[in-house]
Amino acid sequence: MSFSSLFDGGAGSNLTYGGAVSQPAQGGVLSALSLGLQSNMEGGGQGEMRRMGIIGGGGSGDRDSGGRNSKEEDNGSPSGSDNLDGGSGDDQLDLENPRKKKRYHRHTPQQIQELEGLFKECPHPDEKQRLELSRRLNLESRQVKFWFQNRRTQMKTQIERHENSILKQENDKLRAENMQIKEAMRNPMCGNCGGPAMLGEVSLEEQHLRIENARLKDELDRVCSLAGKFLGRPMPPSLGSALPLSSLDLAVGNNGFAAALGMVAPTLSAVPDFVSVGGSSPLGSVVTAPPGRTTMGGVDRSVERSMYLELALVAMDELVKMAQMEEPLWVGGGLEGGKEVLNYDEYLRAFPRCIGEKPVEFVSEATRETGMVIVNSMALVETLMDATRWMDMFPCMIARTTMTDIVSTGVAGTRNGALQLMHAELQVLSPLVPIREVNFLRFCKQHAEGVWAVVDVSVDGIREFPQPGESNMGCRRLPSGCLVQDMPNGYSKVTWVEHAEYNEAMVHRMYRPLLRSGIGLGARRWVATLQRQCECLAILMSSSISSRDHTAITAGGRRSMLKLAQRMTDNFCAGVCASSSHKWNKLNRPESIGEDVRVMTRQSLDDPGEPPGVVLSAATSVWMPLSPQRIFDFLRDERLRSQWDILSNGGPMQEMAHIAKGQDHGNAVSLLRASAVSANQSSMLILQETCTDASGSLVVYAPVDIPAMHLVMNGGDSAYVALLPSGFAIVPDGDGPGQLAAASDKSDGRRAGGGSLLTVAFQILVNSLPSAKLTVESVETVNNLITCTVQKIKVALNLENIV
DNA sequence: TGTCTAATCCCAA
DNA sequence: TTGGGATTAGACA
Repeated sequence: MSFSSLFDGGAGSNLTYGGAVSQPAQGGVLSALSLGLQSNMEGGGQGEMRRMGIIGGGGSGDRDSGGRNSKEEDNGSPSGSDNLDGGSGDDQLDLENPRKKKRYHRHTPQQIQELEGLFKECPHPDEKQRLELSRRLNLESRQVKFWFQNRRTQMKTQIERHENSILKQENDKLRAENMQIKEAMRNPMCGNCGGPAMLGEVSLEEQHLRIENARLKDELDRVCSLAGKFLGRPMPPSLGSALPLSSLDLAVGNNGFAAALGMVAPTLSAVPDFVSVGGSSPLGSVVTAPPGRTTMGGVDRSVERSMYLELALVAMDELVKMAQMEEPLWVGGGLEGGKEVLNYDEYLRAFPRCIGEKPVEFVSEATRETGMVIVNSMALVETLMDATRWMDMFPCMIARTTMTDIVSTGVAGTRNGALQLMHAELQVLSPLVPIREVNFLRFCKQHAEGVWAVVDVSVDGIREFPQPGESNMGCRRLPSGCLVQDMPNGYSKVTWVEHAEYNEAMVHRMYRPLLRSGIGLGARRWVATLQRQCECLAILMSSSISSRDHTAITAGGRRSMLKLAQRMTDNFCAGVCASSSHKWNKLNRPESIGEDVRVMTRQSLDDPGEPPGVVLSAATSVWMPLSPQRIFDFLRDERLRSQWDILSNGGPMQEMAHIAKGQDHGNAVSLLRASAVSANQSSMLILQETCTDASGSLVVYAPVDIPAMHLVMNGGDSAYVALLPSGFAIVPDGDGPGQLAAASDKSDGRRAGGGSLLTVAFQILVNSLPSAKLTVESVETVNNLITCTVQKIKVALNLENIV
């Protein structure tokens, strides 16, 4: 006898336990029976099931239940549950059974068994599956639906309970550990003799504990917030939002970091300061590192790490507040076109000067920007924490970067809590703006599920770094970085804060408003670049690449071409900014060179990506009273190229291939060909990359060999394509409405009110012998080239009268 | 008193 | 209209 035969056996066997328990006298018995069955069922096995079937069959003999069921059916009620509720149509039941009693019933073990079976395979059956099951089990379709609904809820609750207990255990463990540490700190013992430890002996261990403790603090914080989430109420201790320096319940005293940086320490703890910078500790004794211990600039390495950690925590706190607070910290935002400005009085009130006082000759630049970026928080965090990927994400902003040191790799294989020391050269694409060289800590913290923050803060005060060269402006970054929050649509909301102090005297007057406005190296540029680059990645990764190809390029060819274009643009930026990634020799300016044209040379020796010989770079920046968009559109239009480009041979150019890198047509890599062919350049094409976003635009190009390009477009290695880039960088002049006009005096030769700064740069091979000496003629040639190009552009844009 | 379970109510997509 | 979360109510340990 099978289940189906039981259930298919007509009215008598068409039973439900609802019918059975509707008998008050038997309800308890049968329910107990059903429970007993359930436990049997758990034993599993066909024999068991059959037994249950038989017992169930006995139940089916209960005429009352059978009868009642048929009555229910006769009743024609659309819902079994209505009947079970003692619906008004069932007078007999109301009379015979107290309403409370008959409402309750449980599905039969068989039914549950079957439901469980399907649930294992598919916890979310569709309408069809549910109907089929309800037919088979003789249940209302809605009963099946409710069952699955409840089962899912139950499953969720079980999982949550399980996770909760794990978190609680973890939490207890951390508390215990913390107590131990606290205890150990109260009674320092010498590891060798067991006697009371001397202060000098404790310091190493103590510093280790501090680091460990900070990590535990973070971890506990995370666990508490998670546990709180599951319990639906906050779990003490909640330390995440507390000011790190004041949350001394866990932090083991004040570690002297503040003193090291000239800050006023908020508290003095029982634990003395071991860091002695330019003086003695509060106890009056200078602790010198014992022999064999690593020291850096006189500061113990573990002390140094502890200082990094403390600084990172303070910086993180500041970043989060800077990103989230509104007025009075930030004023002037919100209105159409109005720019937010940091209220420095309020800033100084709200935050400790975590990296010390601002040098007198420095100016401040603080900007904030929020934008939606098509990337998830984890991916963005990974990119930011990886030096190479970070540079690839912001190619025109970062000239060079290295990871100097890793202080912490993060908790449990994630980037949460990762702390690293980095060096970077940040650039604005103009010879008039020196590179910003910064040594900073980068600290990553997960604040909630899908919410991350990455903060940078300068560390020049802690470790000795080589003094910046002359092509480098003094610069320090106050807590800067971003808050990333996952959005349901796959985008992230990124709030960027960029706060720097730099020596403005090193920057040409023309570029000062740009920098102060935040378009130069501020939050707007970071966010705009991030948006553009992520959009590009999304487009390249999507299968439906929107392409206006005139020629069919294979996917491999497209990749190669983009890689080549990226190398071209990177080299262009390196030439404009004289970054240290290439060894440029600055030329003492001969008389013939214009005042603002910077000329440099370098030797190209073993790089297959460049022609060998002496490479000369010339770059200049000029102001133009036109919008960046207007200039960009003009320069990237291949049909208008003959108006300024000698490579066009006097005629319009033709686009041979086009790879879109963004929604905006201005973001693309294309291949151009001069339609007017001259004898010696017949085998030449022009590779061009253009990009544009709210912070500026770029047109970079390089003549390339046709056979070499052919190879690349078929997916060949682009590393062997020799090229030297030239091009333009266009940025708004920063003097737009509402911008500071601090530097817009007459000496710039510019008028107030929304123009552009155009940088023109060429790299050309002046001699194919790397050892050759530079001649005055070649310098004059390149100077002529650059001044003529600028002049031609001005003429084409009707600006010939502008000096 | 707390847990399990079938069912209901209400809200948002 | 549907599914999910919150809630209810009866049974039971």
